[in-house]
Amino acid sequence: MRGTYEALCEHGYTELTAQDIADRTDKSKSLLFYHYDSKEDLLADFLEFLFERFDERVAETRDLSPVERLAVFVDWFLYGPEENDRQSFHVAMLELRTQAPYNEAFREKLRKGDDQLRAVLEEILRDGLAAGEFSEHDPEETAALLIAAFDGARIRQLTIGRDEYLEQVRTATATWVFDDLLAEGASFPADRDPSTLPETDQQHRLAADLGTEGGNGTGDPDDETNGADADGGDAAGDEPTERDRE
Amino acid sequence: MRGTYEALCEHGYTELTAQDIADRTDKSKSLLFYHYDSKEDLLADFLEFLFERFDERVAETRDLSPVERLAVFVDWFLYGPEENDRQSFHVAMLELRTQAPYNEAFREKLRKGDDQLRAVLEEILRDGLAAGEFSEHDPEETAALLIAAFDGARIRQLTIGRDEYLEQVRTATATWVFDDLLAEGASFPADRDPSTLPETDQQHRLAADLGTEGGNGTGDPDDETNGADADGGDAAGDEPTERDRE
DNA sequence: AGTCACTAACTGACTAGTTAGTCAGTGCGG
DNA sequence: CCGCACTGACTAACTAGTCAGTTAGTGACT
Repeated sequence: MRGTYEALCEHGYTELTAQDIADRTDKSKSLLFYHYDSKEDLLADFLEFLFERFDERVAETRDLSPVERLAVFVDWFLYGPEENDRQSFHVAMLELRTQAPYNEAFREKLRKGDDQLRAVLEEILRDGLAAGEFSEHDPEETAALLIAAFDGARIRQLTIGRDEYLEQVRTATATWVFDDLLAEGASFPADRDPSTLPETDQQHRLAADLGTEGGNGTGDPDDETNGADADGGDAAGDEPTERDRE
Repeated sequence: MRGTYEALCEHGYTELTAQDIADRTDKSKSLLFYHYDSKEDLLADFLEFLFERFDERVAETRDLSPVERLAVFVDWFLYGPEENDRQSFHVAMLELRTQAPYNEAFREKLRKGDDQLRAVLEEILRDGLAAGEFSEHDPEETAALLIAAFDGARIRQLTIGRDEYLEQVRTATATWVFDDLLAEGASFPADRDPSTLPETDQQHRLAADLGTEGGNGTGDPDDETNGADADGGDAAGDEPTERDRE
């Protein structure tokens, strides 16, 4: 799994060979086919693995207010282009997503991820409504809009290299959606500054930056270099904390 | 070019072989490599070809009011899932787009397409501002938001097969953006009904449905079965009217 | 303790299938 | 007879998946 993650980052999805994955492991390529019927099978299981971690990850922000959680959500989606590991992983995930129309297993997993992602955002919106923090609206449609807009911005940034999409869409949603959503003239917290994020999330971010390396030359052999966010835009996940199976 | 288009629709991008393209032609595969240095070269030229047609296509709506043009734009982007040929083509284009991070030529063409697309939408918005039809806003940011949202909705619909994204995002943008944008309480025209579209566009739509067939068994050999929209979400284009080169 | 039987994890070497790109040569219009 | 469009047959490279066989762990029986 960790090997799969690293191999994806390095080679992307279409250029990914079974050998590449095996190379990132101390095991052989044959073993992969001993455990899985095909390469696609393995990748489908990788998706499963990714999304399993999603919910616990979200739970960490449980104690925040709806507005704050919304801000974290936005920030998590629209992270800056400077996070290189995440970027190459997301490009690979994007490649994988585009294979979903041809692959029922992928489609099913991604649908599951989509459910999770939408559930999270809708819950934030509903909580906000209930708490009177947000003005009246349809959470389902609003969630769809936000996810589509953020996903679209990310995709265009990654594919054509137009970084400005991220900030423009961030600002535009703040103007058109959040300013109206927040009833009492409150403007939306521009959470870019990591220091406003809850501590657990900061740790995750930090870890995310190290993620791919999986233990640099210098470090304590014990440190948990995990947590690189793994989201195809259909939902997210972390990647291996300890060496999970093979 | 037409062969490339049809082959893309049928096989998608990753499964597309040079032979597939040649098969859609009365020429041989070798000829492709006589004209182009590589398959990617050919595809890059295909993108160029696509985007060349974009501007003329847009020009057809020149005489409409900004509000109407905006409605046409939305409709054009968020066409329904029943248009099968367009769908498979867009899936292929999406696959192609995800290769852009690895391919400078693709990236450059797609950037050009992005420029065109944004220019069109920004012009609509600016015209609307000037005509007093739209309330004050930043056309650049708004354009970015709309394109990202529509593109994202389309992508999620295509990849995970969730058709509802299209309508939800359509409704949500109407609620959050268009209702505010249209100063005088006017609600946004729900243009789903093709009969409200200008005639030229209708013709195009119709043609689009035939697009892939390229002359069914019955038809006049002379009829122009062209016009299937070709947009990777980075901009759009038609596809061959007459057999263009090779 | 020894050894036999059984199984699951694991491997290196191999194959079969695929495909981008090449090349030597053909036909033809001017 | 030149040069251009064009072709069929070929190859070189790559890779998913297979397979025959090795190793290591576990338990059971004597």
